[in-house]
Amino acid sequence: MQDSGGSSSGLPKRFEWESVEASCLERWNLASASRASEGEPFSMVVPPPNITGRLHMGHALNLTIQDVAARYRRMQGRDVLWIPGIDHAGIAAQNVVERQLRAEGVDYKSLGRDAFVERVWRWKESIGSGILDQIRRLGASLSWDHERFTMDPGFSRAVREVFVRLYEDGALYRAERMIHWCPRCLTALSDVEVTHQDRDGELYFIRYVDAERPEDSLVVATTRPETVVADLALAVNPEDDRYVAWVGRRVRVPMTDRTIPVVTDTTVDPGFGTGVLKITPSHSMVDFEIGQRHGLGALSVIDERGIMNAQAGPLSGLPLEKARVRAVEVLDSVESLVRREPHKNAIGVCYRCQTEVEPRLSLQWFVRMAPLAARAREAVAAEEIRFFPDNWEKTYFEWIDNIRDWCISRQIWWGHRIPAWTCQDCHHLSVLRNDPEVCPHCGGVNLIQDPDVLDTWFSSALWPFATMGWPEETPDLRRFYPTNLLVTGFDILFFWVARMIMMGLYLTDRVPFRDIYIHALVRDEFGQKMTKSRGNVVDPLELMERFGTDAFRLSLALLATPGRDIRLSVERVEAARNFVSKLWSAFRYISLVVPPGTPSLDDLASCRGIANRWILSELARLQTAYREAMESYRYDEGALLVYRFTWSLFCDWYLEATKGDFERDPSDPLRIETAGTLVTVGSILLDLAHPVMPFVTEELSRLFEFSNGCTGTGESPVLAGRIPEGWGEPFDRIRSMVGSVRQTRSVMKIPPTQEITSALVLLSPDAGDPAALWPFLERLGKLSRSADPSLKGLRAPFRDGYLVLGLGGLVDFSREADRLEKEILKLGEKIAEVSGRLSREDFVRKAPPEVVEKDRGLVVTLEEERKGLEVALDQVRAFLGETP
RNA sequence: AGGCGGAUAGCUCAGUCGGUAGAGCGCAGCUCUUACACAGCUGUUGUCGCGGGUUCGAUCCCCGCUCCGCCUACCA
Repeated sequence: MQDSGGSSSGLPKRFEWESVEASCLERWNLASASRASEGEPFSMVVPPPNITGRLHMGHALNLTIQDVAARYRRMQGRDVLWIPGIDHAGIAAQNVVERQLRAEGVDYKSLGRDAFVERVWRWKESIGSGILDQIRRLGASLSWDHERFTMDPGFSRAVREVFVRLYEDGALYRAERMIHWCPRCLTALSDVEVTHQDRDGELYFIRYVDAERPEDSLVVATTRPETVVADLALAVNPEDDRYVAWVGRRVRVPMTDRTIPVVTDTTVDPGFGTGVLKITPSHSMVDFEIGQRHGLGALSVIDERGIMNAQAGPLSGLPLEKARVRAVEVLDSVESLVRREPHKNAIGVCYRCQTEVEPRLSLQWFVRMAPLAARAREAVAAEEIRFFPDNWEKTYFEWIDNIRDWCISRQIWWGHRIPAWTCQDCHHLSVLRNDPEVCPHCGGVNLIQDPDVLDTWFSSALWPFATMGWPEETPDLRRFYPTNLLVTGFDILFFWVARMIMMGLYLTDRVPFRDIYIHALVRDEFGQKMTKSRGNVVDPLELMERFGTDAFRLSLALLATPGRDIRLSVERVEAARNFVSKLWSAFRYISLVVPPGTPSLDDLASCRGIANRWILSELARLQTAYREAMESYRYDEGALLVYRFTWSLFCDWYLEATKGDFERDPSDPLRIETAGTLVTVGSILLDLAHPVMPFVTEELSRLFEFSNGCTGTGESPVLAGRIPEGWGEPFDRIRSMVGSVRQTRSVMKIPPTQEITSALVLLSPDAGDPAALWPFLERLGKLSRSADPSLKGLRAPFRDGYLVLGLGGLVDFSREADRLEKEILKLGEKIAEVSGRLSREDFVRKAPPEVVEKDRGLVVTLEEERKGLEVALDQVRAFLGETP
């Protein structure tokens, strides 16, 4: 690069991200093993993806945000630990392997427990690090030497320790309770594992006749006629005058030969249906409670698979759906069905398989939540933990304040086995850290371990500290716990976030993390949730391959406005790709004009070039705004700032404005200064862009041998405070002059390439030195300086002067006249608005003086501007007169 | 039923600690000017959801309403 000609080819013409990404990834994997343990620690744990998973948009967004945080902190010199890992995903994984077996014609039950679990492990090994590899490709700079699995030996020990400790503290109990049961997964679920779906159903009105006087009857409205056979009472509200006479009487249950009492309960809503509620304690949460209050006992008619059992009379042997149809037929045939009407209601379904859940009475393990929740509430209330955005606090409190005990036992095989043994001899229940040989109570050898496993989320709740070696007092725990930041989606706020807080406080006496960044859901371009059944799932890997990973990450970062769902469209990724190209080509240009090894500016204060001063002052502003955005987790804003600076200021103005400098002699001081400025700005800019676009920025930094954060070879200087006030002004004036010329040029349809002879007239001494202005006007406005001081032509006005464009009579001036008229009208409206405000006595008296001052100044400026335009318009009209 | 979020240019969305309303995409015109056509220049469009209130001034704050999304909830 000896001269500005093309003797050197510079960078490749296009950013070849395929190969660049590959070599970066290789380097990073090597680098992660040797983390420097200096600097203030900064730690995060990744939300462990399910072992069953494949990288989806949610992961991509989640990891991009975390990686931006990690890289940003790393560049600040922090010692970053970001722990990767995978969740064993109990029910989900069990389902996958069950399906595989079924495809082979094998019922998993017939395999037996040990063989089945073995099979799941084998499957786990066969997937290998599938999803983690995909995470790597995203550029996520995790601490790979810290990878964990929720069922690895250390983690399993931690889980068992927690279980035992909770039990010993009385925070854990086993009891027979109503729980949500999935008849397909054949296991209990916790409250949060049940999601609600609105379904169109029917309300059936059923007649129950008086046991003594068959002519009297009550009508009950129900959505579940199949449970009539399990009715143990009818209930009315004690305040309900319509039914006072019925209380204490007995009615006959249709389809059976049983009679049941009519009772009162205040929870019955007189306004719903007929005001009479049928009570089936075994198959409804509410009814169970009412049943308890009235000592009704239990009658179960549905088995664990959702099939009506022998107690179900005419419905016996039917699955629930068919049982309902049958029940209606039977009721109708015995004239018990009064009528039916359409009815919408929300039914609970299993979050793993969408099967309707059944309330079911069974023996399960529960965590007593109230005490844990109290501390968890306090931690957030006292701002030991902060939500970003903070409105999630409300949702969090809402749940915490209405917490119910957590059912943690699952009737599946894949997961952490519950460490509880029952002695067959003395019936003593032992909960133990180590598998027992004999009963600790009686010494008997007939011990049977509880067959259940723990809710997957029970182990997930330990993630922030168990991954660091808890319950051991490890160096990692001492140095990195509590973690600084948790990044996750709102959909697992209760499943995961709240429980980590509770367990963290309970077990480590400290919050597990300080800040929680809650991000939104990624939807498709129409705002629909991406689901397999809709077929609108966009594969992140596909987008990465098509547009490059940097572009993909940038598009996510730009779209990640807090508190708002993201609509991802290919166009947005395309736009981001265009930006990456732009960035690349800008640096290609630099490589063509700046000799290799050019140092940064060593003394900013001695910088003289108008454009150089301007870009430095703009960069200083960018740095400040960027820092503010990044520190408040506004990564979207940080990315946008970089985007705008790069494209609209650096490329559109600065690079164009300084091209002339490189036509000067290589030893020219301005040329040298501009080269130094390019290096300074370029290097800092790459650092700012690096957290979001790690590949392209590192590649460019390496090619240019910058000592900056991208390559880990230096730190970017902070410009704020080092750039004198007003350094940007002269070039800003040039920008407005050029803008005016370009407008006129465009309206007159003069090709951008056609040079126009012009004269510069400055009306104010602050407007600048013509000799300094002309080189920029020539280049940016494609003007040539006229020697004729009385040059005639169109005026392109600006704040304190105008340019005379010597166009001759060759063009159509009426267009320019139209434009100017429009412009003048617009300005007039604005002036009227502001001066109208100023003429109101109220405003001048009550508004802050600086606001009034600003408006006064504004009117003056606007009027000056208008005057310039008016003169220009006169000029055009004169031309129009001359050239009819 | 309660809670949260949204309603701003044709589309997707920023934004304003209350004081001349922005970007990307699109559209129109002119340009292949050796960094970039994945580009440049210029232009284009807004009762800032509706109704009140506070204020000198509201798109922004407060109250109410309408629509859209989501979450929580034992209305059978």
